[in-house]
Amino acid sequence: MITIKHINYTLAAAKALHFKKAAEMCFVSPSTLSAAIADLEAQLGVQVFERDNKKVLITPIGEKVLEKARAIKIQMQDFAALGQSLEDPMANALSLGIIPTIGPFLLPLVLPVLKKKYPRLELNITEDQSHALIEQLEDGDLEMAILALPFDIKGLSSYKFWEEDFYYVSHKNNLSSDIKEFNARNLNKSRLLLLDEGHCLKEHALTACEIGSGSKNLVKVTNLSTLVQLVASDMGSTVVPQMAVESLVDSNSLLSRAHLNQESPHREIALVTRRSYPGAATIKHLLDTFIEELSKKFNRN
Amino acid sequence: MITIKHINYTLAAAKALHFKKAAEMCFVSPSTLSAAIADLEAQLGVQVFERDNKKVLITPIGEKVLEKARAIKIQMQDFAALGQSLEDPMANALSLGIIPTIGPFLLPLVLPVLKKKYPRLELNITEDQSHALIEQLEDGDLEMAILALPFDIKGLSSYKFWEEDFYYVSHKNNLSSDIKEFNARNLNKSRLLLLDEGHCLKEHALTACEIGSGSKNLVKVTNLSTLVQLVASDMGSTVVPQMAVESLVDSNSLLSRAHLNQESPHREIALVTRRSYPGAATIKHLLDTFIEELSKKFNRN
DNA sequence: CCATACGTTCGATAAATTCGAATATATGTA
DNA sequence: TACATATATTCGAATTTATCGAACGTATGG
Repeated sequence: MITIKHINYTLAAAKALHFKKAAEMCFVSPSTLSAAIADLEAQLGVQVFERDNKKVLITPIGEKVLEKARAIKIQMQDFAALGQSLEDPMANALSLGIIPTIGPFLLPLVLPVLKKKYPRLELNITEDQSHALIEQLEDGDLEMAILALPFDIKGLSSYKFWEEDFYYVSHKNNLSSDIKEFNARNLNKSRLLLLDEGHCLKEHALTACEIGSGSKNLVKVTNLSTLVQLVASDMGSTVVPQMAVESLVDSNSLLSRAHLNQESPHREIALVTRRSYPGAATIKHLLDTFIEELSKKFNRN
Repeated sequence: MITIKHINYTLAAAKALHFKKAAEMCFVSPSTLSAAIADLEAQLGVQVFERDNKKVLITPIGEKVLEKARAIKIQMQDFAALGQSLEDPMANALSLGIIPTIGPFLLPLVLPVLKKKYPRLELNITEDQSHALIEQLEDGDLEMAILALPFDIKGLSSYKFWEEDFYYVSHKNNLSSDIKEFNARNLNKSRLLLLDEGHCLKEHALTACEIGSGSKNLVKVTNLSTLVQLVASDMGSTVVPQMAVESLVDSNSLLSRAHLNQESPHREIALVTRRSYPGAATIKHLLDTFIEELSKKFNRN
């Protein structure tokens, strides 16, 4: 088998036209270099150097061999340097999944910042439900996903970076804007509108409202924005996470909302990866950015 | 120092996505392959594979590393072949791929001649579908392939050496032997039997018969000979290239055939190689032999 | 004809590679 | 939960390979 060593020794000899000096350049003995070149010539079946005890010449065929050998040496050097050029953890393609009840609120906040901070980061975003994203993570189709916990994330790693409360949202006729705090016990559970099956927000909302899981939905909606429109039409009330309040509720004068005053926050947002995912530095950069932008927006520290 | 061994083992692992199988492909133990890959990753400073005991995935950075590694492997293989091509181009091992709709008809014609003209040529023949052969060419597992065009041959070089028309073949009860010419418009498209998916002849036949691509097959057959047997059983009719007519159709008294009189030939046969393949002289010798034998057989000049 | 310089050969030594057994860990199953 | 299975990895021993220095052969120049 021809190795890089063969190529390096041969190129050194071609440069020096002197085996002894070439051997010194390669930090090996003349016999080692001589043997390697003889071996290469045997494997190629052609004579690269025409040599006797006094002179070293390159044969016409040898010129062609050396030409290709030089190309390979360059390629190998580039290859060895490739790692360093790829070293920057934020200068690569990165596939990121996100659930629909986070995406429309978190992405507008962080994408412009990420783009500015890491211009060579090539984000590839997939929006889907938690279970689908987890499956894609396990299959290697995604590298990361942003999910809301609690959720069964199998053997995956999670990095929680935010937590938030829920807000009760209703038509202004049903909920005075003076009411800032709202207790789950007071809501009309029969008219609670929730997302369709499969959206983890449905389960989280049910928990927040102290309702058992598995209750039937009044409507079949997959989009939080659509759900809020239904509330604005006074078809019922709903529960939205804090990050959605501003864009979905406060911008609509028909709606009122009140903080659901449970004792603990009711949704944790986490970056999820495979346990074996190697990009620890990438994870840290992303988490830092997420936390910074969310804190700015929601005035927390 | 990064060696060819590192590159070969890594590429095998990337192909198998399974270290144990990759190790078998390389004829080494899993521990050897694992250590070599770990060493390469250490030297590059990047992780090429994301792996645990159950799955092996290629990281985004790894894709870039592998891309370059593939290029180097090809260059090294071409380098190893360089010397031989510079001496006697027809006195060496040569791996040649060929598709199943050409092999059984072209090889009996040319192999005896090649063996006589170039006794030191050691042909290594692989029969597979076009896309598989192209992949093997790109991987350096093959040096040449004989394919039927048109076909997407990526960045490979092609040397067209023959072109031929198609013949419509049916049971003699359905097609008078007086009919020498046949127009695609007259054939019963619903009873047209074609090869299974993946065989380029299926697509070429559909084009010759002026039928859109993607139509469903009536049968699932991968062998042209089998297909013709079905036609002899009057299960339908089919289309065969000229070089297959004699051995498959004319030898069977149950069958009739007529020339499909389209304005242009419908299958071009070409020798395909990597662009960097150094054996120009070898290519010329082979092409000359192919053309000479085909011309003799089919009385053309 | 001798002295010098150089590439090559060869056997002993040093270095590396490779393997197999053991280990650790994730996955699937009873 | 415990167990069986599959797989990558670790580690020490055995083997293979590479390397060196000394001896050799040979051409050149004085």
